[in-house]
Amino acid sequence: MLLTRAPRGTRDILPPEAEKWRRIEEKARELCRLYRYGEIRTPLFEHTELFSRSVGEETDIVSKEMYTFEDRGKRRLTLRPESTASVVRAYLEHNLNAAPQPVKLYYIGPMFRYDRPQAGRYRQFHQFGVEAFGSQSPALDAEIIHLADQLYRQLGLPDVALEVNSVGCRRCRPPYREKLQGFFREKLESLCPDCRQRHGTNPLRILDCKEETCRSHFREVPTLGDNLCPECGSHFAALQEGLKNLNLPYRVNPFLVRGLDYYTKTVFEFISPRLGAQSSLGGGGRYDDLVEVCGGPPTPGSGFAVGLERILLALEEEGLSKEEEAPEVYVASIDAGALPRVDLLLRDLRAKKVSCERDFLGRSLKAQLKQAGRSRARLTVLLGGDEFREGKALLKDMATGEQDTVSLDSIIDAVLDNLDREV
RNA sequence: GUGGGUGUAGCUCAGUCAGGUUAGAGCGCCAGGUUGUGGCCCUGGAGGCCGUGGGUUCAAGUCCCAUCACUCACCCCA
Repeated sequence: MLLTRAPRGTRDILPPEAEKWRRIEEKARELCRLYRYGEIRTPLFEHTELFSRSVGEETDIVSKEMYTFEDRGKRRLTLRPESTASVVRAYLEHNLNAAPQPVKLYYIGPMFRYDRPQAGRYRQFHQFGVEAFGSQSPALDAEIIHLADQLYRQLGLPDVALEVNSVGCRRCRPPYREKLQGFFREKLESLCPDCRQRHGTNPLRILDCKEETCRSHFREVPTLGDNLCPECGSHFAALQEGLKNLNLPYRVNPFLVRGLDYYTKTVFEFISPRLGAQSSLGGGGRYDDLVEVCGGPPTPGSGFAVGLERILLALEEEGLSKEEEAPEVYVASIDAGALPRVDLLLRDLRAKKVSCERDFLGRSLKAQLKQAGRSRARLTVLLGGDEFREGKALLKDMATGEQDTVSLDSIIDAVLDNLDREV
């Protein structure tokens, strides 16, 4: 057991990096305020069955990636691998179906999946997501996509690409599924081992395969788009109208099939060219049957989630630097006699919302100045010596090196003045 | 779950192929370069069971085996 190492697939986020996280989270929150999504905070673990039922028994997430445990009361619990299921549960638990619809919610927080870690993939990772319940309108899907698009753009990732598709509903998908199985039945020999497996369990996934042998059939394969029922067809058409209306560039990817079972009609994904193998920055779609599956009244829903680690990764490729925030003022002592006054000055500066720092290691004046310079403080106040006995202090501008003598009575005002703050 | 790459100082890495005295560099950190002043420069210092365990050998950072971790990819996803 390595006590000095975080568990596999997890990591610490230290101050300079946490700064970048805050920026992303604040942007997400700001957008949610503008688009009128309210924050919801749900537990990090839920009853195991909530996920297996909603995400789908056959999915990779449920079949091999969940952190499941039994608590002391013999309950089967699972650390959430995604958040849509939890939000649906909360929507029902608190009777939000009685509130004016649609109910629009967002969340930010950690998720857990037992995967082999690799670039942009962790066992504890973080998602920002939104969910909207109670409307079937394709305009709502378009709004969600627009919100996501704005997040990327405003964070400085203009080259993300949007792909959309429709996976139909419980009326048109089963017949299509059979049609697809029929199409591949006589070609089983030429499919990769994985796809031969998929043919039985989840034939739609074959469309996701990257093997050339499998892809070679894709030119003639019947697509979802050609097999949607009239309702799903017009819904998909309306979504595309909505995206055009909002001037959102997109590409219809007839092979876009998402890994969670609950999606109906709209599915979409944002791809970044700068991400390596895990090129998906975020995605989502509509889930009109999910609330019912979880034991509620028939209620349509639509949502989106994005991985914060993925955004960070993409921004890093962008070459965005992370800089630790500098203090505004460093207070140095010329001799130990001034130390009590140093602490009072720090207290008073902080009361005026000025960030300031002092030495705690008994450093020499020279070393204190060195620290001040290294921390990139804008100003340094020096207390001690003859000036201190005369009720004065030295105020030094670290950029120019210029230094004034200021009376201790007016030192706060002088600092504020030099920082261009209101006195 | 499968495959490849990598583990030497806080960080980035030499040294491993041809085993052989006290294991190195740059950056970072700490101190000093005479009165009470940072950045540049100079000098000095601290800091390493060479990932861990076993084996081969007179001798292992170096060769062999195992194991753990990190990393990239597959699967899948965020």
